[in-house]
Amino acid sequence: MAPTSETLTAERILEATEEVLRRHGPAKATVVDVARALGVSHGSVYRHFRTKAALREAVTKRWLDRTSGQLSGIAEADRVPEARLRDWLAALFAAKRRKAGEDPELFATYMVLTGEAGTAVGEHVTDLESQLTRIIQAGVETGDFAATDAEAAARAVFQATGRFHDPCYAREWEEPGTEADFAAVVDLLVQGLRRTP
Amino acid sequence: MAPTSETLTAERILEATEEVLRRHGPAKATVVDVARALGVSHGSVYRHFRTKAALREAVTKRWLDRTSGQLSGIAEADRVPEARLRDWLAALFAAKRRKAGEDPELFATYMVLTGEAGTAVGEHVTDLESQLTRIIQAGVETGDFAATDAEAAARAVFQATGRFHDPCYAREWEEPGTEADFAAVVDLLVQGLRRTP
DNA sequence: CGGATGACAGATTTCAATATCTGTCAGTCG
DNA sequence: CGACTGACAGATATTGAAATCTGTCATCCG
Repeated sequence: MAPTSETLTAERILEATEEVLRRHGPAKATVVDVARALGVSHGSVYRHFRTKAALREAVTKRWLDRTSGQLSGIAEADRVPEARLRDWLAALFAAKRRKAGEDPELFATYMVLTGEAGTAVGEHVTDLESQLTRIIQAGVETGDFAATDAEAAARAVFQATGRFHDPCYAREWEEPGTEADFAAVVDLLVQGLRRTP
Repeated sequence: MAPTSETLTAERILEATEEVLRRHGPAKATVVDVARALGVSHGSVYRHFRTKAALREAVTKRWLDRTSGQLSGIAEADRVPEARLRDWLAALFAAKRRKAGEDPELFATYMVLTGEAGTAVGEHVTDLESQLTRIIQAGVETGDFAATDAEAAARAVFQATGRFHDPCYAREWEEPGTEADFAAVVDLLVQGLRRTP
C-alpha cells in the first residue's frame, strides 16, 4: 500500500479498510492496520469514524448497498409482477451466495455485524423489504396478486425465503438440492400470493 | 448428586449429563463432571458412549424426541388438515421458543450440535418433515390442498417457517411483532397450498 | 467373565504476564 | 486555523506454562 499523498477522505479510508478486511478477516483487522495501509497515524482514521464499529459498519453498508442497487433494477423492471418477483428473489439468492463464496472475509464481517446492534443491516433489510413491497403492490394493482397489505405480504415473503439469503445459512447454500428447495419455496409463496378467482 | 448404587445405565448417564449441562452449559460441562455427579470414574462413562460428542448427541436426541413426540400427537389429530397444519406449526414454534427460554443451556447445546456433523439434528428435521408430509398428504386426499408432491411441499413449508423454529433465530423470538410475522407467513403458505378451484 | 477403575499420553483449556489495540487529546506543523 | 501526530490510559488480545480434560487400556474385583 503506497502512502499516496492525496488528502485523506472517508472514501479512501473505506477502500483501505475493505482491503485490510479482505486480507486479514474481521477478527484480526485493526484500525492500526488500516492506518498503516494508508500511511497515516491511526488518530487520523478516528477523525473520520468515531469508533472501529462505526468504520466496520460503514464498510458493510457500502458493500450491502451494492447488492441493493443491483436488485432495485430488477424491482423496477418492465415485466409482469410475478416474473419480477421470481427474478428478484433469484437475484437476491444468487448475489448473497456469490458474495459468500468469493468474498468470504467481507461476508464474515457482515455476519459479525448482523449479530451486533448496528443499524446498517436493519436498514438493508428494510430497503429490500420495500423493494419487495413495490413488486407486490404492482401485482395487486394488475390484479395478479391478492394481498390486502402489500407491506405485510412483502415481509412474509422475505422472512419465508430467509433460508436463501440469511447469512446464518450460508454454509448450506452449496449443498446439492438447494436449487430445488429454493424453487419449491418460491413456487409455494407465489401460489399463495396469486389472486384466487 | 448422591452416588446412588443402582447399576450404571446409559439412561442414568443421560439424566446426569442433562443435569450437568443445565448447570454448567455446553462450553464447560465435562465428562469428568458427569462421572463425578454419578459417583463413578469417567472411564465407566466411556463404556456406554464412545466419545463426548456421542454423549452430547444422545442427550440432545432425547431432548429433541420429546418435542417430536408432542408434535406427532397434533399431526395425527382428528381435525381438518388445514387446522392441523396451523396447529402443528404453531406448536412447533411455541415448543422451540419455550425451550429456548426456559432451558437455555440445553438449547445452547442443541445449537452447538446443529453446527456439527452429527446425525441427531438431521434425523429430527427428517422426522418433523415427515409429520408435515402426512398432514399435507391428508389435505391432498380430502381435496383441500393441491400439492402434486406432498413431501416436497412439506419440505418447502418447513424451510419457509425456519425463522420460527431454527435455533439461529432464537434471539428474535421474543421481539414484538414476531407473532404477527408468524401468522402472516403461515397464512401465505396455507394459501399457497390450497386447491384453487 | 463382564463391568468398573485409575494411571497415562496427547489434546485442550485456563491463567497470568505481556503485548497490542482502541479511543482521547494536548500539541505540532503547514 | 484545521488536519494530523504520537503519547497515553484503559480495554482487549496474545502467549506460553501449568492444569485439566479426553480417550485408552492394563488391571482389578465380584
